[in-house]
Amino acid sequence: MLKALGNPIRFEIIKFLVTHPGCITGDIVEYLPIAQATVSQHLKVLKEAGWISGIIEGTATCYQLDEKNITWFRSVVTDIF
Amino acid sequence: MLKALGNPIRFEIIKFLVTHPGCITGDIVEYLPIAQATVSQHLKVLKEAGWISGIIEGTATCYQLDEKNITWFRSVVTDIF
DNA sequence: ATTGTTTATCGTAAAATTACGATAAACTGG
DNA sequence: CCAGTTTATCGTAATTTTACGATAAACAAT
Repeated sequence: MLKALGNPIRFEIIKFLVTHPGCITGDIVEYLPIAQATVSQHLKVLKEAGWISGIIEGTATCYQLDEKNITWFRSVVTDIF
Repeated sequence: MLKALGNPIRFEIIKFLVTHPGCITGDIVEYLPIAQATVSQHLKVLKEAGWISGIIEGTATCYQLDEKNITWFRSVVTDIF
């Protein structure tokens, strides 16, 4: 999870999802200054790392934070430091 | 700080410094399975990111966590998530 | 002064990451 | 069925990161 969050673009995506829960890929593409293919790639990394989960709705995909994993992450971080 | 912590070796170094505050470069080199030059490079990254500070004592360098920055980091992380 | 110890830096090769366009896949509406 | 929409994946180029050996720098001890 730390490695995934280490990329500035992915950190931006996570912050965006905090304020825009349940938004679709297109919203994130519109928000960021990079190509759609790259955003999709970053979303894949975040999903595989456990930061987010995506629910397919028609042709779109709704993304939201994986609260369970994030709670675990926070507890580990505050435990170490 | 997140980017610096995203590397597994550097994360190990930080965890090692939590349990071994004030240890010298050689201790970390001995602990990790990588070359001295690489450890030194990682320590430089962690220092520039604000995770640690190094105090030169003779030929050795004593490293310890930068508590001030880490406190700030923790507050930002718990603030976002 | 010389030798040994400890660490940082330099140069560089290998590996990983990041980005893009093109394209495919899956669904929707007419 | 066909055109349009949305997203994921593929192939690939460019960049960044990581790792190493060699070497330099700074100090300590004899």
